[in-house]
Amino acid sequence: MLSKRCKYALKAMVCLARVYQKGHMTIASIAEQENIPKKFLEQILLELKRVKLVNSKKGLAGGYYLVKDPSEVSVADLHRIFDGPIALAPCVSLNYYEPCDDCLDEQTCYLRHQFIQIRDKTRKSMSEATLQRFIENE
Amino acid sequence: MLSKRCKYALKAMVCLARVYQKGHMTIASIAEQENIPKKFLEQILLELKRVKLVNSKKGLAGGYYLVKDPSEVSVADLHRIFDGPIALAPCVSLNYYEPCDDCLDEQTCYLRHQFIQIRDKTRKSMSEATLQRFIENE
DNA sequence: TACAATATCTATCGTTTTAGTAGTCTTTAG
DNA sequence: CTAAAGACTACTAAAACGATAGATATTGTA
Repeated sequence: MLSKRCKYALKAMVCLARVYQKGHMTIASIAEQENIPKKFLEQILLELKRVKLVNSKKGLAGGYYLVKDPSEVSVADLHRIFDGPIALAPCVSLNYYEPCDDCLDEQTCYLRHQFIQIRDKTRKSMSEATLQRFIENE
Repeated sequence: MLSKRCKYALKAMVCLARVYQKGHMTIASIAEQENIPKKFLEQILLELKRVKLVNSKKGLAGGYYLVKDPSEVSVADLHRIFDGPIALAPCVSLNYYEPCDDCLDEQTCYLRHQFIQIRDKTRKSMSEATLQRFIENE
């Protein structure tokens, strides 16, 4: 399951994708439209700004807007930012590799092979779910 | 990511799968072999017994053993037991359906379609990772 | 029959994560 | 100058996670 943070981030990103290169949206308008607590959304958008997926303009008539093309941002990206590795275990993660503390020898670990297969398929399906796709399906 | 509970459960199940219809294993021997805290594993095996994936024999020469064939238990099953829904949101879960609290109208939810596609692919890859497969890859 | 090895049950606990809320400060268009 | 916007810092309640502790029940074997 996605955390609420991640789901809210996705919804906000889809909102911004709809006005990509056409305009911007305020935190308040996204929050209201998507039924997200405003102050919580504020934090989420700040994080998205930190990782350079969005940018913002302060002051009157300010707001947030997408930096990348909607076809270049996917659920996989947001999952990694807010919910961490897509893989089932740290030792098979490409982006967040870490040895497992209970695993004595990684090379002979009998979980590895299946975990890698699941990871590859999950990565693929999450990467295919781009913001663009979400908009197309409306 | 899988929780430790779930990963430990999987390891224990694979251990039991190796001796399926040949014998049983004690909590202590699984814990030692797989580097799992014994008392924690104890709870996990009790849960697996509750859902009828394993059974046990008390007393001297007792232990745990698989109830189902190793080809009939998969990562998907264990994920559902210990880590909940495989789907990215409760509203697209087949086994744990619940409406999302931030979703105003499920029928017109623009996340649904992509989420269902991801769910189906993830379910498939996790269901294919049966205990049997883990053993074959050794 | 006693005992040792096993599983079972119930409770507790420290830490981290989650999902927020509150309040203040900064920037900027009009 | 001011109202409307984002930025920043701090805090908090509740739940989940990853265990640990201790007492009880069962059973094969000597």
